[in-house]
Amino acid sequence: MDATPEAEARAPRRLWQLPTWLVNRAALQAQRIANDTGIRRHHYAVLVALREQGPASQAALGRTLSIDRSDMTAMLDEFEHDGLVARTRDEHDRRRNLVRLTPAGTRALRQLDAHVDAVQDALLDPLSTAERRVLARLLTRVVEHHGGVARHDAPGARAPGRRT
Amino acid sequence: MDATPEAEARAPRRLWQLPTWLVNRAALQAQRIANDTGIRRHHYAVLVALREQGPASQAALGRTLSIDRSDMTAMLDEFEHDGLVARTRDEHDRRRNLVRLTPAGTRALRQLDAHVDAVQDALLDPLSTAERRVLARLLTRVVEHHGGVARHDAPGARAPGRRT
DNA sequence: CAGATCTCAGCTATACTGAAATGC
DNA sequence: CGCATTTCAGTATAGCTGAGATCT
Repeated sequence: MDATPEAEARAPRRLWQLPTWLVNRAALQAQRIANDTGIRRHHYAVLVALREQGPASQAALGRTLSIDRSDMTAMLDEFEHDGLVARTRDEHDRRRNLVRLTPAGTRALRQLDAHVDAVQDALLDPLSTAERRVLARLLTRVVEHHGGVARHDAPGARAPGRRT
Repeated sequence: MDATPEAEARAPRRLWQLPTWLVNRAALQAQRIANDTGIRRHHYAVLVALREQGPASQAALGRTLSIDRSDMTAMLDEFEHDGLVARTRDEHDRRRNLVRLTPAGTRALRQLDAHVDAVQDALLDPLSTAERRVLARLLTRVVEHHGGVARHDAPGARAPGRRT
């Protein structure tokens, strides 16, 4: 009769069959785990890119990481304020800011690395090593397939984005 | 004038090795595809839950779908305004709103179903049928493993206390 | 001039918190 | 009373747009 208190605790079957729903849930859970350790995805991504690829302009960073130019400006303001990166005018092209890691940024990144590795482990806890590889491979193929979907910068790209 | 305009178009290797990054990218791409067809994840989920599980209170819907009580209120306001659901006071427990699909809501949902199926296909385009099954199975295990992580409502339900 | 870069103001969606009003 | 439900106000991250100033 009246709903038992926990009777509806499970999401509808239809949703569990939808890859888009599963992948969204998983991403949410990943983000929750990461947030609990104080990690912000964008922040980590920018620091990693600077370490691996060296100094870069803000626009290049944005293209590399699919981060909007606007968000990039705000994020680097923070980083600069905290002394993790330095922005200098690129003398070869004075429109650009050359962004580079400071020693403090490098140290902060090294600490984040360990946390990030721990988050991976927490997320994939129920999977074996082999299963993790399979999952990574499949996700990589999906992501690469849609990799060109850069809406942020590319001129001419327009979205419907309708409201009702 | 730097030799290769697209030289840095690829994200750092470290990020491609992180399941959390892959799953986030994939979720983003899924959402972009869905948004381009005018689908909102929460909206679809609520309608599906009402169809599969019948009328429910807002709180029950929220628990079922991991949607916050606050967002639920706003969403149902819209739905009610558009005539897709009806809210009536539950006479057995007058704190509750009984939410149910209207015929118009049922019709709208049927149309969404087709779009949602198309989105799944678009997202998983690069994968074979067998690979899609494997991906779904692995993601399901991950999501179920962290399933208890309902932060939103549950009074005592703290889940595997991940907090700091 | 066209086009790229950076910055700023502002928008939407999503996730989440605190608290008040009402009812059990 | 404690507790649940709904609603409202507000916060934070993320993704995104438009426009202006500056520079190639």
